[in-house]
Amino acid sequence: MARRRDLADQQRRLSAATWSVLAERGLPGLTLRAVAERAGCTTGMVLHTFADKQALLVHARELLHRRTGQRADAAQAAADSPLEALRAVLFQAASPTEEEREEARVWVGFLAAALADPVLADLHRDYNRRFVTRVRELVSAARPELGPVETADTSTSLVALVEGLNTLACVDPETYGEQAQRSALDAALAALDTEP
Amino acid sequence: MARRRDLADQQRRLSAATWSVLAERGLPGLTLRAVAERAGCTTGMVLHTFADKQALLVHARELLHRRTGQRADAAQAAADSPLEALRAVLFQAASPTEEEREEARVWVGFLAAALADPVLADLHRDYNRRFVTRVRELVSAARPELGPVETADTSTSLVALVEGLNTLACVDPETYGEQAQRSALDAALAALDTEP
DNA sequence: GCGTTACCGTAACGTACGCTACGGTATGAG
DNA sequence: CTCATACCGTAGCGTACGTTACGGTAACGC
Repeated sequence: MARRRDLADQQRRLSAATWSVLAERGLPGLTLRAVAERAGCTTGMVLHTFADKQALLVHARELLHRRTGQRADAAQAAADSPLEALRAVLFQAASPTEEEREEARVWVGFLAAALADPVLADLHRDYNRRFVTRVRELVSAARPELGPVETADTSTSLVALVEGLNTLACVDPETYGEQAQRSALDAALAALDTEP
Repeated sequence: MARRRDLADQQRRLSAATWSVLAERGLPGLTLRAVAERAGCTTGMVLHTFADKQALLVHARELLHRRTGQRADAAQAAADSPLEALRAVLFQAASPTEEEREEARVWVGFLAAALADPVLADLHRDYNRRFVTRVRELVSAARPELGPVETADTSTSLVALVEGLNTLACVDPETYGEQAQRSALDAALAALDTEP
């Protein structure tokens, strides 16, 4: 035998580098050379860790999904009531701070890549539906008196609102800053009380 | 003198080709050769009409803006009441049908390109703010009793919802079909009545 | 009808990409 | 200590990109 490597750690570091490059230079700037430079290695090492560029992309996409999922879990667990849990999950999914706005830019990059790549498109759709399901359960817990159709409609609406806030915060963080995002979400959640 | 060309027509045709390629092959597939092939000419002609690729992109971006603006004008003019005008403008800005979903994919492509291109980012932000202004005026006309802050907040929220519906319809038109979009917008507009 | 000239297609340039083949190197086993 | 081998850096392959230079071609003034 000879020297052994920590494959999982390499994958994590390379995915993080992918993410970083994607946030900084956008989708056109995402090259294997740029990722390697950011990770402090060479393209040879990158392609020994991942079979090809798409495998790297897919892994980075899954990393992003796990990251957002864990943050959502934490926000959900820290809340006192179902309604507050819903509010917390939605708010952290939007992009209030610069750190999350970076994530949002990465998200947009993957979204654009998914338009031309069926594999990434499947992942994106899958993750989105999982988020809708999570929100639906939170809505159901917060407002159990709602019927199933109303619950589903409310959930897709809330997810769409969060998605839009993310997207808009990417290009116009001045108009769509933390304050604007909070009041948008608060208004949507307030409507949950008065609507029926 | 020698043969004269219709510069404006060429620009229009090339922009349409740009748009078409962008919708079909996504941002990575948007090459000068692909645009030229779609437009039925050569790259030489493309670069005689536009100085470089970015000029072509900028012109196509402006074309898209004019297109959506005109459609919004038409929807607004055809409505009977201010509230219906607001509803019509928002609904057509979302992506109910396949034709508009193609536009939404182009939109996402430009959005991703804007993350790496300051010129396109400026355009995108500018156009977005113009749309927010349009919606704000419609909200003000539909609900004149609202204060300026509430009007502004409502407008940014509605725009974010539309933007989110567009984005999500790109990758998951099954979940975010015409029906889901309509009920999401109707719910948001119904909240306009009951909220204050 | 003829020359001039604006126009556009052709071809190729340099560059950067994804990817691969190979050789050097460090590290664990004996 | 030594050898074998898993690992990764180096170099370069083929390809496709944006861009440019130039020559052929078609149309307008006279």
